[in-house]
Amino acid sequence: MNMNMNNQIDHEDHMALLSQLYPDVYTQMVPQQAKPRRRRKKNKGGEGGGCAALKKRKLSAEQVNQLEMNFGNEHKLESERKDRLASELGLDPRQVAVWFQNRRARWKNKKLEEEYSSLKKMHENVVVEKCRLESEVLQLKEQLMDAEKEIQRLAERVEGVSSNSPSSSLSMEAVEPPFLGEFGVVADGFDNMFYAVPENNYIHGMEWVNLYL
Amino acid sequence: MNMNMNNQIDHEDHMALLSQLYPDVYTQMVPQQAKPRRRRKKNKGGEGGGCAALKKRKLSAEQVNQLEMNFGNEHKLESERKDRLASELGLDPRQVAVWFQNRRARWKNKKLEEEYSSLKKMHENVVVEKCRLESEVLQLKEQLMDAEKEIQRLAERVEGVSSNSPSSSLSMEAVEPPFLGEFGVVADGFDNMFYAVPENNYIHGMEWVNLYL
DNA sequence: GGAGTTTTTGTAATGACCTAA
DNA sequence: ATTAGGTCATTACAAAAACTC
Repeated sequence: MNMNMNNQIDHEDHMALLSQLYPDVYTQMVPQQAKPRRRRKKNKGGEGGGCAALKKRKLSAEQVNQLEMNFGNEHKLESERKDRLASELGLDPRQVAVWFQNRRARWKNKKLEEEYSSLKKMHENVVVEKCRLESEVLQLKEQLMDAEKEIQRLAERVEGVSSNSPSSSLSMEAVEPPFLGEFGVVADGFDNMFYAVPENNYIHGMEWVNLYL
Repeated sequence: MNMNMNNQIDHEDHMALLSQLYPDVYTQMVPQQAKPRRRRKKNKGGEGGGCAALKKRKLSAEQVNQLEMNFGNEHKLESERKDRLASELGLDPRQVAVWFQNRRARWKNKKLEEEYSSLKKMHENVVVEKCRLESEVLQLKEQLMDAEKEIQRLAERVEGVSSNSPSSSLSMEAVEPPFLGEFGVVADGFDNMFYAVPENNYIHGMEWVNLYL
């Protein structure tokens, strides 16, 4: 985008200079007429049909500006506008049409690139988030582990003193299976290339807590 | 993509023969030529002055095949190969060079597109992972909460029975407070490319456990 | 360190094909 | 059915950037 602008400017400068030195080499000259093109007919040899055509490289900066302006308003080009522009800029309507076609193509490419880099940024951010969450999970699990140990310790103490508690060891069963289960599936979805991190199985949770409640 | 194939085939059909010989001369011989351009020395043909140069539109299918073949082997084109190819295919070395230039450009675009969609897939996967982790964190926090409650309960019991334990209520301090705060910032900053994950600071863990040990 | 190349980037133009009025 | 206008893919050129010797 910036490049674009720079180029534009560069061109202008450049052309300004060059046109002084070599007048009318770069700005279109070519009396655009000799184009007896019958819009896609069997024009095979048509090439040979006269056609010592033109080459006229490069439109002038002014012409490009006008075109760019119009393109900004609307990427499509109705015949109306096309003809108007053509006569305003002293170009063949055909050229205007071509310019718009090419401009649309360029625009498409640029857009793709923009979307790419934006997606990349997003992705990077999400990856960072993911890492953060992973370590958070690890941390929480540790804490949970410690808590379990502590509970066990306390439970033993209580047991020893109050002499009751029918069950204190059968706590590790399935806790919240329906939950992650679904997500796990989604994650596997399509041969999830990267980041197909399993690292679960810890779905047992802490229902043992319920035993005490 | 598919269109591509079709076009290729079509081309083979009718372009095979007449690809070379028409004297396409629509490269201007525009009035002004004066091209005191440095660096354009090998103006073979008559490009510089007269310009009855023939530029053939469309290469034959065979020519394209050969070129494509060579491109597959190596995207770069040394003069060596260029000249060889040119004479093999009956083309101007210049054309071969141009063809390679354009081919490289096309290849680059295609590659960009591929990378885009691949990145997109990756991103989707990571997002799913992130969701999973988020719910896991939620779950773990809940469990932790429950565990703490349970510990508190047991602690009280032990306290009541064994008549000791000076502190039993100051266990609910920050479980993971410093954590999210900092990361929120990180997530927004896009500079911190990959993995600027601190993922520490949580070393405080569950020191409260020690109170009971 | 600059002349001479080659590669990349940006434009212009053409042909084939598709679609809708 | 014709045809104007659009998209795609190509061919080609020129200027700038990037190498090379």
